[in-house]
Amino acid sequence: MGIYERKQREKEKRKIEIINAARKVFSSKGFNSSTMEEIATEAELSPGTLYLYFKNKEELHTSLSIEILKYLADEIQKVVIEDISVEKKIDRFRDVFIQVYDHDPNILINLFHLQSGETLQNLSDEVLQQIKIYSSLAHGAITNVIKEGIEQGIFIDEHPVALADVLWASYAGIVLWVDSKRLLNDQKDFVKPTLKTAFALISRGLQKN
Amino acid sequence: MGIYERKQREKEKRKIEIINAARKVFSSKGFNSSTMEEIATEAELSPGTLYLYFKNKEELHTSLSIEILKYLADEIQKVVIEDISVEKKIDRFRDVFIQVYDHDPNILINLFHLQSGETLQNLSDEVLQQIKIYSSLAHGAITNVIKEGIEQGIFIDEHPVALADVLWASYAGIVLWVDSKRLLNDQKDFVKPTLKTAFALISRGLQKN
Amino acid sequence: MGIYERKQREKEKRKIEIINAARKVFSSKGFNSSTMEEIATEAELSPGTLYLYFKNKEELHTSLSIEILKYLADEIQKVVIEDISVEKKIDRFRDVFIQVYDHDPNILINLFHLQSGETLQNLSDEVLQQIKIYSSLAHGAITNVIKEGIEQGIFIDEHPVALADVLWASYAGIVLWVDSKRLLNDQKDFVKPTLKTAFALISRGLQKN
Amino acid sequence: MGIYERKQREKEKRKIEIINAARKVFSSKGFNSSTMEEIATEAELSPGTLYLYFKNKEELHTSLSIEILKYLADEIQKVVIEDISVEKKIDRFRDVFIQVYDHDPNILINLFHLQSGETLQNLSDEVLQQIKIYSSLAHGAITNVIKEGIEQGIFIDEHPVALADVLWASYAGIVLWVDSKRLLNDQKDFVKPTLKTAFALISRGLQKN
DNA sequence: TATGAATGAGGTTTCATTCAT
DNA sequence: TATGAATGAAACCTCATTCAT
Repeated sequence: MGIYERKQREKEKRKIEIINAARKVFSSKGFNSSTMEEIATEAELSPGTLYLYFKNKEELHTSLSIEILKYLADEIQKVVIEDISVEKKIDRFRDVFIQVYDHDPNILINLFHLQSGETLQNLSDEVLQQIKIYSSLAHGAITNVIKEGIEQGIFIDEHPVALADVLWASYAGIVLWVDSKRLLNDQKDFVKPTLKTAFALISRGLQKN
Repeated sequence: MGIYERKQREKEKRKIEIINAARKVFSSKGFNSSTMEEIATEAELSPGTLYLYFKNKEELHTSLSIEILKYLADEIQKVVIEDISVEKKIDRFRDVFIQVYDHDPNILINLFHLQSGETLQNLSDEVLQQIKIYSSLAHGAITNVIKEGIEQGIFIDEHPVALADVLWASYAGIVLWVDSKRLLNDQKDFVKPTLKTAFALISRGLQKN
Repeated sequence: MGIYERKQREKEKRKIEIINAARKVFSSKGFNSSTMEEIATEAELSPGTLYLYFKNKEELHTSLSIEILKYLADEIQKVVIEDISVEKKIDRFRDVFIQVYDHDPNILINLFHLQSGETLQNLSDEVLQQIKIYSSLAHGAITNVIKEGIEQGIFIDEHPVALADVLWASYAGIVLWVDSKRLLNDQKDFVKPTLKTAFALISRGLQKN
Repeated sequence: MGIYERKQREKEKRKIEIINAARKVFSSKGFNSSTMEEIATEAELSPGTLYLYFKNKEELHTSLSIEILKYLADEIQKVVIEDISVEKKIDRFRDVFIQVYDHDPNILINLFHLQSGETLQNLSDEVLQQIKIYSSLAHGAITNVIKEGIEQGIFIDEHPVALADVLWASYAGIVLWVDSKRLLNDQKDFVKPTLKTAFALISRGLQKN
């Protein structure tokens, strides 16, 4: 391994340390109430250093989401190539969704927040590009499985992209909405059972007769 | 009409003017990028005046959401008492959802934003209470219809609250997510068709065999 | 009594109502933290009305002090013409001081605050004039008693104005300082005993051997 | 000198620069009429920088007072250990008081202002603590000298704390009140002669026969 | 590469005061 | 005389970002 490569690797490592610090802070306070100084302190670095690795606060925040989006896309794609029936693949999507939620609920909530509106407009092209890519990968994989089911005459013959949207949006909606229901009513976390119900419902709806 | 009544009416009118100005500004820039000064200018008032009608920026923003949430709850409750089958009622929910979306997409997006996370924590108790009330009304009405369907042996025998959550969350998710898809890909607005697909799917899933 | 006189009297009455309201508010919150609106509410009037009776907040505040200063000056002058020895008169001054403190400690504190620095510079000439007049009356009366004592060979032969200043300033200092000592240490109110000690001391100091 | 030490020293120096700038501004305009921007300009810094060294305006203002209070306490304590009679020590207190007044009349006025009422309530605990400490030191030293005098049978047998209060309060009262007399009557500054008179008086009063 | 002191624009909010009714 | 809605200046303070070291 050459010097250049070692340096690259170190840089990557440092970047991840920052992301981890940022995750903690953003998770507990939300985007606007978190300060770069807090993140720097958490990462045991100085504020200035953060800017060597991320263009600005927005982009640092976004890279959290990209990270999990990437992970989500990867896991979903693995499902596609599994050698199981399409019905089972839908079940596997549900499992992946739940597993990702378990892995870091806050960042997932972040992700869907991010993907909805206000924030999206201030991102750099590079970041936007990445979001597009991983989003498309995840979404495309789901679409393909649905297509497969339609072709096999198992799923109803609707526009597969729309069906994939429904799946994805329900996931997002449940994560966001059931989370807020918890906050509003001091209930415990019903995200996972609700996700299961949703998939049971949608899966039934997808299948002919 | 007495003087007192006239004054009350004027006051209410002024409040609505402010809300309308705020709607415009918040819709185009989001919460954080909008300033009270812009809103005041839009309403042809001075900044200080806004604070005669709303305690702070947060509360002004929130009242937009409450307004539409109230409307949504009202419309949904009307559906419940209609003299039609439960399947048709589900269809009518879809129509209400679409109609509300048509009425003001941005504020609806605001509403679901609001209901998810960060913001929720800084609201005054009074406002929070209102959100709870209208949220419960809307959600409760949906739950009741689903219960009805279960009792009639038409719908699958799952926990009706969870089923209502799925309906509601899918709505929220589609509104938020499909909106962002539009932003990401410069597509046109697919919210309505996606909502239709979602309801077709969920409705099928709800029904036995 | 003519119409004009009746009106004048009504006006005066209203003014006193406002002053009383202001006293309450200023006493409990201090000058800067009190708002004209609070005072208006307390007086069961509207903010605008206050300005019919007082040019501005400053002047309203000041008239509280003038009121007590006037009262103080009156009481002190009464002592001067009493038919008692100069030593007894000094004792009587002490009694008046204590009595005024008892009557309204907060406003007295206000008075001495007012008389010291910052505020003094923003007052209208008319108000300033009144303060000067009553201040001079009170101070002059004390000076005269001291002069009397000197002439009678009872008091030490120092500059009587300076001696009166000492008396007056000790009063002010004790009221201000012992009040703060109470705040700092959560003690109870030692103003009155300290005033007694001070007068015992000063009185002894004033008298020849 | 290591880097760390140099930095600390620079930081301390900067803090003093700010305090000096603040002294100028506060002295000429009083607390409320002075703005952080003016102070920043005076210190040739930006407003934000002030907040790196002082939590807020209040605390900046207070540190002026603490500085002089500390100095005052130090000087007074030096007197206590001098090898002179208690009568002479009282005279020395007078000298210290006059010298401190000479050193910076405005800040001394500030100090006594601060110590009286309204302001005291908004200070941070740390700052309050410091005021308490230095206040107690100064006051305690005076009390001890008086105790000494009482024990030696030289001073009258009154409660020594009360006597110390009288001394201290007279100082405060004279500084505040004679200052305002100057403002009211455009006279020249009589604080020092009045202090001398006061001490002559009080000293005589303190001593037996 | 890392630091962290300094920046300074910018936003929210308050409230004394005015003025049309 | 009384009202009270509206004003709008003004001030504090924050914090993302920069840059000399």
